[in-house]
Amino acid sequence: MKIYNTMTRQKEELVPVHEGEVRIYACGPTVYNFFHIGNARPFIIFDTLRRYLTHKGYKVTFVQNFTDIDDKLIRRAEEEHTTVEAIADHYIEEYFRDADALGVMRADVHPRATRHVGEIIRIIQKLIKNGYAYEAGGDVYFDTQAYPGYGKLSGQNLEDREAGARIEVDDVKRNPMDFALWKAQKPGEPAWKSPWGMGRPGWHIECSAMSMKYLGETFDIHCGGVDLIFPHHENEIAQSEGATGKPFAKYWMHNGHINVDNRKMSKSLGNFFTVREIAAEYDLEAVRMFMLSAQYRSPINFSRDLIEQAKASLERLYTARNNALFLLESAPERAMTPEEEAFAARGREALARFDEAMDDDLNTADALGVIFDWARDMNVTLSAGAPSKAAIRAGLDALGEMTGVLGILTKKLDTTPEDVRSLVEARQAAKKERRFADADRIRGEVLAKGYVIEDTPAGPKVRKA
RNA sequence: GGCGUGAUAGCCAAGUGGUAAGGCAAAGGUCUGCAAAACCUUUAUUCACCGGUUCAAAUCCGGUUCACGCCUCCA
Repeated sequence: MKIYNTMTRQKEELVPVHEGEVRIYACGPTVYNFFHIGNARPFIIFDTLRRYLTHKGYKVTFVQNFTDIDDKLIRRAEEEHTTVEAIADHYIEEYFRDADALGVMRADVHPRATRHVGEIIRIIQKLIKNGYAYEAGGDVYFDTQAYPGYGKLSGQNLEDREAGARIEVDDVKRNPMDFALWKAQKPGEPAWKSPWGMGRPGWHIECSAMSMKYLGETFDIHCGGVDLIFPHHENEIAQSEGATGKPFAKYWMHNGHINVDNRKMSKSLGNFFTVREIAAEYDLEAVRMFMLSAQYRSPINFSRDLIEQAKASLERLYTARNNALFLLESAPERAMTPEEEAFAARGREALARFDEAMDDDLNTADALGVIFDWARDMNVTLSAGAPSKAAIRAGLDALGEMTGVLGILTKKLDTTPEDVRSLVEARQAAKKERRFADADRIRGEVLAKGYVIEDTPAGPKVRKA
């Protein structure tokens, strides 16, 4: 498949470091609060990437970290008169609740920064030894002047940026662009022992340490939001390659932002919606559908109206699946007719078209188009005559294969309760005797219980309202 | 100031040289005792604007306008 690599600014064929295997590192959340819809985009997108690569037959190792020590966590712990550890534990739990509801699979490893201080210190020591870092009063900084490759990901060079950029003046740093690898302890802050005294790791270094620990010094894909390109990912490259002398990640993938009224959704602007509050109004599967409706690199606007649209389109897919499932119950067990064979063949073609779309830098919008086309084909073909179980299964299998990769259409069919079922039977009897007023009354009763009756050639079909 | 995106119907959105996928919404129709769902039809001679290249451009080139992101914690 082809992937747009931020490093080269073009689509490149994915050639893994180890054949048949893809190792991915995704920058995870800082766990000091609930995460918002904007944060959810990379979780959903890169989860989809992982599912697709698995579908393609790769052995995928997916690592996503938790940043469980930083200024925001420290402040939060102070406010709540508790420990940083307790805040982190709590929001990691909350992360999983939301991520699960969004259909985001658990990573193979979810490393926490505070559990990797030893690895972090070792990298910093290497950097000092290699002449890329220096200590200053208990802090350790990366020397951006000393590292020749600095700026290769973001395309920024140190000279150009100084004109308009707001850069903190800091006496201890040799250069304003230098960034902290290790921060000396301030009173009351959590700290770890290090060769430079008590302190804590800087933000960027944790990702270098954890990615290389679980994926090797050179791995395949590193991903995150576009806002991480500079400085976070630029710094990760400098740290990792400065320490090992080897190339770090081969491909850099960055998702576009979620906007609200054309402005980036962010905590600092205050225009964000947490996933938790949206979950109170909508099934989060609709949010996932919304995210998949556009190519991951383009910015998308968020609004309730758009979630409604996504929900309605998802509904269409569910209807197609559920209708097929309903037909399957009473379908004859026999060999496929030539027409059905042709249908099954079209299913395989759909699968191929789906892969083609996904192969093109994860074009989920295009891939969804293939799925909708297939849903229509299923609706048309399976409602004509009496399809065999084999044909219906062929339809459902193709649909399930594609939607499974996207992580949608995951809800099981509801079973109809006994009391509703007997009402449906009573209505059938009334209909047979042409007592339509009675039939409509019973249908009303069933609706009051939260179920909708749909008459089909194969009999009455009941679904949740 | 530097670096980088984008502009496709009422809404969302694919489409990087060959004559505009798909979804939502809307309207009409078929089916139905009535519904629902489904299906069929209709809804962009046109892709921000102006030039250019080409037999051929939404797609390539130049310019203009507008919008957005990064350069500061940030997915």
